[in-house]
Amino acid sequence: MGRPRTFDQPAALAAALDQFWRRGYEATSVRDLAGAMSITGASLYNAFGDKRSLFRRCLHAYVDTYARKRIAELDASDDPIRGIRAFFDDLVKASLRDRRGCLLVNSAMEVAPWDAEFATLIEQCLLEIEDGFYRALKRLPVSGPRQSPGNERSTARLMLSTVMALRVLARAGGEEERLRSIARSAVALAEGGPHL
Amino acid sequence: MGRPRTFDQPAALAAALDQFWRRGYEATSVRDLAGAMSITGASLYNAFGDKRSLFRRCLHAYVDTYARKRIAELDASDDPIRGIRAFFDDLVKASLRDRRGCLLVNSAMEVAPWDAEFATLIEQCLLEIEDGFYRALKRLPVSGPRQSPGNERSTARLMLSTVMALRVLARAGGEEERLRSIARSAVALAEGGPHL
DNA sequence: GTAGTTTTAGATCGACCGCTATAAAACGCG
DNA sequence: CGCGTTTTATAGCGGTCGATCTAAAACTAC
Repeated sequence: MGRPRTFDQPAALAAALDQFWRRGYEATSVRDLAGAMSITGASLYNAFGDKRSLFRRCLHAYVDTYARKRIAELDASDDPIRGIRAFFDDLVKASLRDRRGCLLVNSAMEVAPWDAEFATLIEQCLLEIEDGFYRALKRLPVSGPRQSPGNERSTARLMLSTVMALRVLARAGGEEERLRSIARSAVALAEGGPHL
Repeated sequence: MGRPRTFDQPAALAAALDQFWRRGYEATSVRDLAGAMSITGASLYNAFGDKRSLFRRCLHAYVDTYARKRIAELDASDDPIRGIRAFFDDLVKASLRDRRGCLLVNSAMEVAPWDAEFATLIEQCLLEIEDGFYRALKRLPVSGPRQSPGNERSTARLMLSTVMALRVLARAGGEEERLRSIARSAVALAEGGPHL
């Protein structure tokens, strides 16, 4: 057994995730990462491998920490409509708090076209979110305010589309009222259809 | 008067646009640009200024050549529903033909967070597209299949959101049926609301 | 033809890129 | 204690970045 690590590995990973999230993959240099993680470049390569491997771990950490957490909350809600509303309320609030957008959407634009592995990873996670919406829509009561049955898949895709658009606009600096308006429309899609 | 230019400036600009569109701003080097434009680096700097200035001209060229053209076609259509359908049909077809996505959306993610000038330019053009949808929705007949009046602004924003999501998914390699499904839903929003 | 001006081409600048080699420092174990 | 092993810190590798310099080439005006 040799010398033990002196830095907090999970904290360093979180710092790396923060950098990739804010600046993207290419624009984040290994020196930027090492600085943000408060370690030296050699320690970085020793503990996490090369830049791409570190990014993969950050992407997985993001999916586990952020994306799947939202889906789980949606599944756990008693009233699917309230769950969907909470989902979008929280998404807008988070998008206004910091303007980094969503690492998955950011990477879908920057990394996915050039990296098949990350492309499938991102695609699968987006599908998980869509399926979360789908399950929530399926749980809606048949009577009461409800969109026409048999279209849950299309509606779920449209709701995922609004999530992605919200994230793009948030990163580009879109105004608060614009984000809130889109989120309201997304919720209205689930609530009853035309009453946008 | 000195020595005249030997290269076709509009063609060179189009080649630069192609590079920025495909690879993004940061990942496109001045040498990449010069190679694609079939000129030397010195000629590039002489004719177009620095890399950022060249990107600005490409962005303007993109807006004029691609984005505003689609809006104009939408405005020119006799039947707004048919115009909207044609808009999304063409958008999906173009997005499947090449996978570069939309330069405006790409730049909204990569450039806008770090460049206020480009951020406002992109924001304004996205607003133009939203307004195009808004005008088309306002032209819908009061009788007949139609979404509830007074919600044209929200619906227009939702349609712009689907455009952005389509472009993100297209760049990330989304499957054809997924894109077509989202486009159908966007058209259905204008057609009558709940019949997704 | 000559002077003046602009565009070419190619070399080159300092800075930064991802990554690694080297060696000192810090541990467990005998 | 010294030995083996791992992490640390630093320097540096070849390569590319955006941008510029020098000078030859190509044109107009006179």
